[in-house]
Parts: sequence; structure tokens; C-alpha cells
Amino acid sequence: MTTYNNQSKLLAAVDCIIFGFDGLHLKILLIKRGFEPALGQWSLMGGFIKKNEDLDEAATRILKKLTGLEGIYLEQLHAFGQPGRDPIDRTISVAYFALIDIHQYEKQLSNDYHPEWFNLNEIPKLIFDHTLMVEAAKEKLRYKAAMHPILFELLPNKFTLPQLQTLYEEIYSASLDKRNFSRKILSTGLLIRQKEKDKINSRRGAYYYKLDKGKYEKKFQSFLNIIPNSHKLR
Amino acid sequence: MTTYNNQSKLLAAVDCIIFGFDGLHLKILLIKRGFEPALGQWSLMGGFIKKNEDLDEAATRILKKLTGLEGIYLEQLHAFGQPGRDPIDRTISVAYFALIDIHQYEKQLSNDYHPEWFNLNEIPKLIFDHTLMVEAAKEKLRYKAAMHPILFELLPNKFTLPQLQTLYEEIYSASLDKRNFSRKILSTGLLIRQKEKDKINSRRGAYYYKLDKGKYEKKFQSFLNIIPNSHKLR
DNA sequence: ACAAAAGTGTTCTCGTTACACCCATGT
DNA sequence: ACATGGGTGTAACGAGAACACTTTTGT
Repeated sequence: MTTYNNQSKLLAAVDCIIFGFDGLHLKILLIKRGFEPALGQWSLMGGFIKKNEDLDEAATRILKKLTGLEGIYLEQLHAFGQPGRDPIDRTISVAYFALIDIHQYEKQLSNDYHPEWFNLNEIPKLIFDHTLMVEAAKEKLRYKAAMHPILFELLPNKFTLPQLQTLYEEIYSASLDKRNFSRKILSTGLLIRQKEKDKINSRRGAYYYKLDKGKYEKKFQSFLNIIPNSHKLR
Repeated sequence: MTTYNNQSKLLAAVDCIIFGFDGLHLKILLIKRGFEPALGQWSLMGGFIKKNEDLDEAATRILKKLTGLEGIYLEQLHAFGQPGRDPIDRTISVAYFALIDIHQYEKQLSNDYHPEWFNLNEIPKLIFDHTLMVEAAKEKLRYKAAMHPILFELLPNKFTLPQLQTLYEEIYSASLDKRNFSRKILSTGLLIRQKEKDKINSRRGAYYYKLDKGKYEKKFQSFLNIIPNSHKLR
């Protein structure tokens, strides 16, 4: 025997939870579903896995299709396979989460999907089990960002410490001491201070920083413990 | 339209990485594959997902089929979907890892699969991408156990601190100070000391401890940081 | 001159580490 | 009596937390 008979085949899809940060709030990108079932309802961006495609490839393709962006932080979250999660046909969906620079995205536009950004606490009703997926993604983001320097992925190339701090504060609904924050972040050695300042958000101006990409690759696994008492998070 | 036409269906499977600890070494359970392709080669225990089965259910079923055990610690690891990973037919496999008390398992026996335990550094060549899965599982176990109290799952109901310490030392290839270890573990409040001692491994005897199940559920997310400098692990 | 945000240093506390001796028991 | 492994306390250190004032500059 060199085939698997009698095993039932099913559909496999990928869904993407796309996070963005507008400077004030953490958001996710949703689309209005363009086909039945549930046409016109809010949904994560997703698609079926093609015949000769790896899962990561499929997620990358789908992300690009919606945002036009490549080279994005993308990580597999979890596979969801409840029978009946898609009412039409048995489908397993592998969820991915992505972190993008929302302003980069805005430059790309171009969309048949009518995507919109939603604040995390204002997510509308979503199709299927997408609400579950979003919850899982939020939790994973909080978990992971407490220990790894990934939140840079949500910011532009150049960013200021106050911007970064606001991002952390938003994600953990916490307020942080800026002295301790700056010391901790800079002590990683991952940031390089630029000469220019951001003069938009304050009179005095805040220094821009860039990621030291080389060190970033190497130190990615360094735990950060940015959030005081992050061990008390759930 | 209320069907998905033109989408290619595929097979979906579950594979389990089953960890056990014999008191000295961390091991995983492998079987000799009983059907083509690759009949007779070493493999993870797995199986196809049935028509009306959730992923977690499938993993539980497969774990029970091999070990006879229920109520086991089981967690989804990652979905693997390289086209061609299974040479016969396109198959996506969702890998799960399980932690079992190896002695419980030995009581169950009964097996058509000729399973054997292998030390982690003596894993034979495995079929398909199973070696990859095992690597991912090892990494995840080390990652997770550094912060969450899950290693109890590898031990019997009653266990001693020296046993637990040996387990940590094995997993992290580290040697730990027993005074600091005991203080740290006991400070979680998760362990209840029993009156009896284990007199098998020493003349004096070591106190048995049991998990405080109630607190365990609640404090599961408490980070432990058992391993000094665990943040330097990759 | 003043309002608004950026930047910076020090002290205290508490958890982590390093370290050495006595205890209980079977032979 | 002694060998073997189990159990415990303390001092030094370092990372994290708390905390307030000065600087810059546009209006």
C-alpha cells in the first residue's frame, strides 16, 4: 500500500491577526468578507492553503495580498480545527499573527477588501472562531513582548523612547516610570541613538533611535522583563 | 455560492512528542511505524484527524491509544505543512507534546506499536520531518519549564525535591545548588510536604511532596525562573 | 515668561547567588 | 563508626523600583 485510503480530506486555511500601532492605540486590521458564507461580515484576513505551498508561505502571501508589505514579522500562533468552525465545509485554520508598522501600511493602500483598523477593545463580532483567534493573539503578544524585544516591529524605522514607552503602556494597560524604562531599554544595547530629533510631538524634541539589526538578531531571545511584575500576568 | 469549489483538500494528522523521565534521563517515546510508507522505521506516534474530531481530541485519542493514559498534560506545539513532508500525499500535521509519568505508563503497557523510550541525545533517524518536530518540542519544553511549573507532570504523584532537582538539571544540563533550589521551589507554595519519606534512594530518606492542585491551576502562569540566567537560554 | 514634554541620578528594597555544616539512617 | 544522601541559614550582591528636578523650545 502506498496511498492513504479511507482517510477523509479537508480544507486547510491560514488566518492572519495583524497588529498595528497608531501612536496611541494598539489595533488590528479586519476585512469585510467578500464571499459567502458570511459575506459582508467582519473577518480576519485569510485564505486557503494552495497545493504546493508551505504554511508560512501561505501566511506571507495572504499578508502581502492585503497589506502590500513584505518582510513583516510573522509568527505561527495556533491551529484551530473544531469541526463545524466553518459551517460550509470542514476546514482547519492555522492562525498567524503579524506586527506591522501602521504607517508603512498606509502608504500601500490599494484594497478590494475594505480593511479597517479596530482598537483592541472595540473589535466587532467576527465570523467563525475568529474572535477566539484574536484573543489568543492578544495573549501571545503580551506574553512574548514581556520577554522578547518584538514591539519595535510595530514602530517605524526611527522611533523615540516616549513612543516606545507609550506602546508598552498601551499593551499592558500599565503606566511605566520613564527613567526606569529608558534605562532598561537602553541597557539591552539594541538601540542606536540618532542625531535627529522628533520635533512633532514636543517642543524640545525627542531623540530618534534605530534598531541595531545585527544585535537584534543575536539578542532576540534575551528576555527583557520590561513590565514590572510581568510574572504576575496571566 | 455556499460551497468552496476549486480549493484543494488535503489530509490532516496529529503527531505526539511524548516526554518521560526515568529518574535519570529525559526521554521520548517512539514507535516503529506499522504501515507504508516507511514501514518499520522509527516515528512519532500519530494519526489522521477524523471527520468530526477537534485537534485536541485527536491528540488525546492518539495519546491514549499508545499509552493507555488519560488526563495527561498535552499542549499544541506547532503545525507543520511543508508540501512533500509526507511523500505519499499532502498532509498537514499538527504536533502536540505530552508530559507523562513514565512509571504510570509502564503499568499500562499493551502495545501493538512496539514503542521504546529514547534518551534525547540518542534519538534515531525519524521519518518525514519528525526530527524537526522533536527539536521544536525540546526547545519549547525548556522554554516553558523555565517559567512555568510544568515539570511536575513528568513525575509521580508523590515525589521528592532531589528527584525534581535532578529533572531540572537534566533538562537544562545544569547543576543547581540544592539550598537555593529548594527555597525557590517551596516559595511558590505549590508543594505540600507529606509525612512519608522516600527511603529507596537514601538511608535518611527524603520527604515526599504532592502538588497543591488548587494552587497549581491558579498559579500556573506564575513565572518560576528556576534556572539562574534562564534569560540567556535560546 | 510660561507651558509642555524630554532627559537624567540616587537610594532603597528585595530577590538571587554563593557558600558549609549538621542530620538521619543502614550497613 | 562511618558512609551516603538529605536538609537547612546567612551574608554579599545586583537588578528592579521608587522618586524629583532641570532642560529645551515654541508660543
